[in-house]
Amino acid sequence: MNYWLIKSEPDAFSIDDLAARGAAGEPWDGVRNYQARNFMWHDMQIGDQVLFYHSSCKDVGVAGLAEVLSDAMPDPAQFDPESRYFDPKATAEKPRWYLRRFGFVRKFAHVVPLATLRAYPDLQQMMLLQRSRLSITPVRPEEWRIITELGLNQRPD
DNA sequence: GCCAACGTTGGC
DNA sequence: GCCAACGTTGGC
Repeated sequence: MNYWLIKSEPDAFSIDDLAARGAAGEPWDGVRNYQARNFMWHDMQIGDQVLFYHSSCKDVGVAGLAEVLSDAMPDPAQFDPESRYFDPKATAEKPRWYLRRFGFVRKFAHVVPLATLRAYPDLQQMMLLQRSRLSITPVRPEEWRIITELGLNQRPD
């Protein structure tokens, strides 16, 4: 079992949107970075646990928890000329981009802010903090423990 | 909206 | 295969 962090702009797709998908989850299309793709394609496994991160928004940080629901499959958007994720170099025989389905687990009462992560000595090695533009990054067990503890122990308003 | 970081593209 | 130009991401 592995731990991961995935980023999403909540204006486009938030933790609430993921919750609304229910048990079917959401196909995570549009990943167009090779390193992120390789994590998702080769290294994830069904059942892996995921931190859901909100980027490019008012409350930047970890918004809740998700999980890997499916095996990897070719991202259909790469074949669709109408899609912003269309890739003319991808073919059905040799797809370039893959996706998996992610499912909702829970939402934190409050986002655990990026600034909080940055302030924790034990989180300094997080790949998120070192490779800030990568949309999918692995998370170490100790990092998972710290962040979920922060998220789950918050008081609701 | 600005701008730094950084991944990708393409000419040579 | 190098590297400059370019485009995108994402925090602030």
